[in-house]
Amino acid sequence: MTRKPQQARSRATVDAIVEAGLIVLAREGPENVTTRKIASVAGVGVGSLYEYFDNREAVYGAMFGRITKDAVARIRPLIPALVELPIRDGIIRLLDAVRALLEENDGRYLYCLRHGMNLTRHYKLRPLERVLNELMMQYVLRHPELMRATNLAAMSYIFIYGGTFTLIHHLSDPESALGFDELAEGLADMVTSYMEKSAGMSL
Amino acid sequence: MTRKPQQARSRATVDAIVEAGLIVLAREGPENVTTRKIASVAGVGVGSLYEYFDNREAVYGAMFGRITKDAVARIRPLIPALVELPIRDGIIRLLDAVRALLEENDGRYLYCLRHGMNLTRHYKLRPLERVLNELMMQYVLRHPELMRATNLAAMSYIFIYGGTFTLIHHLSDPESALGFDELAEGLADMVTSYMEKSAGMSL
DNA sequence: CCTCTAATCCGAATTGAATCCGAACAATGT
DNA sequence: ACATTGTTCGGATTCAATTCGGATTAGAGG
Repeated sequence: MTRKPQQARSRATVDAIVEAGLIVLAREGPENVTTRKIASVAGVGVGSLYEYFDNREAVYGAMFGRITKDAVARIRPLIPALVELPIRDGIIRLLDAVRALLEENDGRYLYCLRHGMNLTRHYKLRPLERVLNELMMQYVLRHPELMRATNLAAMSYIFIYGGTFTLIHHLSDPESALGFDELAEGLADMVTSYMEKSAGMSL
Repeated sequence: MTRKPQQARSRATVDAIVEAGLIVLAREGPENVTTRKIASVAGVGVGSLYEYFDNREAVYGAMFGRITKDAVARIRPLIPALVELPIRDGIIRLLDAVRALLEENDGRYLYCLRHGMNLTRHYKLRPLERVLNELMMQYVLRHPELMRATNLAAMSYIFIYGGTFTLIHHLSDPESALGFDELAEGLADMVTSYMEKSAGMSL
């Protein structure tokens, strides 16, 4: 960002630009996203866009930042309920919630992730990583018998990144022979069996 | 591809262009990849490039097609040895092989995947999906007690996509607190515990 | 209410890359 | 040797990202 917004007006402009970016990307497809279109949908001039973003890439970055921010906002309130559930049910509940978010607005977020996210921007997933780690910590706090599970760090890494991409990929893949529920149950079962085994089948 | 190469000469040209694309992307970074540079490194004129590719995106597609083709070529010969190993060791061996491929040539493939792959191009992973499925099939053929594992389809889907992205992400993430070996063992343990559980601990 | 200043907004002009085109060139068959 | 078909080339064109300098607006101080 070339300039940091200081007044309410400009903060609204920045928001409108990010929102417009998501709309244009979802509506016109990745090859047809131009800064002019984004600015026009946002109801501002091109120049204004460049007041707040170094370049088009920066707008993309902000767009994905917005998506993960929304995802975190959606997940965090679920934590108290999730920690009360058996692992398997908790994971399925979580996956359903994320799926719902991705499919809102005609799948706008899913489409944007599918077409605009590349591995360069993965660091944008850090907030998601944090909230999922928080969930996991709360969970083992509530279920101390799981403490014995070794390798919690690797597990959470795998679940967060593997899970996220598997989910996005699957939801974007119309030809997949696998139903969403099967996938969700598969993920849940895999984690569950690992946890139960590490914890000595005490669950 | 605007035109399909028919003679050996033109097939060489196409190959040179794809190769040049990988080189330029790895050497100059994604924002500095131009069709002119690719053509120049390939030793052909820009126009020639457009004889065989509709546009720059198509060259990218071919580049990633090449990467997965190489990966498949690397994995397939390992299958006979892998099916003789315990699951855990087989997976770790497999992950090590893929890692080695990704890190060859100063990490050219890894860099290209990190910066150029987006979820739109995921269908390029189909050949990889196939060879990994083949491995899994051979494995259960060799170890019939695993037949009882339910949900093999979901498992393989999760392992293939989740595993692939987790691997690429992790290798590209210099700040990760997790070592590669821990990650590989985590993946292996997760799959192993799932399989053993489904098979009734008979392994 | 009226200035004054900094913040914000704008869009025509610039720049540079992707793509197209038609002429030149090579290979192959007759 | 000629014709035909496939291949290569680089200049001309198009189109979008970015810049720039001036116009507009918000909001503090008088």
